[in-house]
Amino acid sequence: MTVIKRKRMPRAERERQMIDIAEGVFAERGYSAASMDDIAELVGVSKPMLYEYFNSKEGLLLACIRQSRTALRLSTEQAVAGAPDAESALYRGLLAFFVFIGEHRQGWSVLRQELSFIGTPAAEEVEEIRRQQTDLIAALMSTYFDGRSELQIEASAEFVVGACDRLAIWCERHDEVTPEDAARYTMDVLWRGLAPHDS
Amino acid sequence: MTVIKRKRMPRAERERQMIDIAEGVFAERGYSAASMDDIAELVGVSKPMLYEYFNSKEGLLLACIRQSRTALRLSTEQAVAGAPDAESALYRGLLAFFVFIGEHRQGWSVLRQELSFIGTPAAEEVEEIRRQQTDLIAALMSTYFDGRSELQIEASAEFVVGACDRLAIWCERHDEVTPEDAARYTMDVLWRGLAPHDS
DNA sequence: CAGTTACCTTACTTGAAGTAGGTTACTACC
DNA sequence: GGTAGTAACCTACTTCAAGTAAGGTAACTG
Repeated sequence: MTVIKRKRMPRAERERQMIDIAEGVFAERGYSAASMDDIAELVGVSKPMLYEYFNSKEGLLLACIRQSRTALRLSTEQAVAGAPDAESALYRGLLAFFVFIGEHRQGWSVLRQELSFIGTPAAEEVEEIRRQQTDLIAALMSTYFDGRSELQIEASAEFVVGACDRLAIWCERHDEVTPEDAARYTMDVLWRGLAPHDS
Repeated sequence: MTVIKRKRMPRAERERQMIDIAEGVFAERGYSAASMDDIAELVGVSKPMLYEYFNSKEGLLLACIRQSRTALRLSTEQAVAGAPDAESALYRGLLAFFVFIGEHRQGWSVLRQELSFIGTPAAEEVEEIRRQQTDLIAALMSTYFDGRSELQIEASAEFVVGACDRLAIWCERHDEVTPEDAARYTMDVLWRGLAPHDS
């Protein structure tokens, strides 16, 4: 039999294998709870190999993230290419994004927000903050807007919270933007989409 | 002189002091790079005291987060209370949020997204993903929309990315929502705010 | 089939989280 | 004012995971 049973593998192949397994372990246990010994054992190789190829635990994580990053970029760029107008470009891009995260749940969860805290009390606590803000907004909306479904209101609230979160970080890079600017600015972008449409 | 030079402090006071210092250390060095020994030394107390009061490193982080959380809730609830209509309620809430993060930069950075990875290559990498998406959207917008400023476009792009990020997590809790639903849904909320307003 | 390279290992060091058990200063009551 | 009790505090340890030094072995190459 010519069963190629070699334990020794070429570097590139071993690297791919390591990244795949690491991605799974990071996603499942969270970054800090995942140990290099465990990953090494799952790969079927000893720990120094991981360090040989990725230098550090974070280097390994980095490789996992880069893989997802590249895949996401390819998906969305392709989707958007050749769209006839702004609206359809936006739609295609959004669709590609949501399709991607649907197909790469594991990989995505490695890099979605909490990172090292998935499943830990601290992560729950941070999430609780967003939930509190979301609830507040949802309550406001169901007070003021009658004709909308629960789901619609809920999603809109998530939407606002996410957008604000992000814009907050953006503001840190733009010192010239005051809180008033930020609030007014958010309104400009947001309101026409959220306001009653029959006016 | 009646300089009360007591090193011993009542528990409540010491706890507050510990939280304040821990918040600073976590924000500056990042969660995982911060050591309990260092925090203890800065407080002027030995490590077991931290464990006596907060049980674990994460417990201490939790206390920091809870403090910010409560402050944020109070601010926004107060701001929104008694608003005459939806638009002004939204505006007041947004303003309160942005004012808050302006005033609590340190505390906010403890809980804003990366958490344990602030300043590390992995955090940069994750941020790079968002930047890549933001750039893509901004490029689209400056192609299709003529009359808007760079800043306006940039902020709108950040906005979209943040909203999508958040909505993606929301989708994980709602299995009945397909990618198509998500994309269409995002469009519904978003488009009227982003579309040319003179139509 | 000998030499070289590249894959791989065992066995260590280092550093930080968390703990066991003892000590000191404030307080309340005689 | 002394003394018992307790709340605040400490030193010195264990444990566990990241990262490393130094060397072994399979596979290719002339």
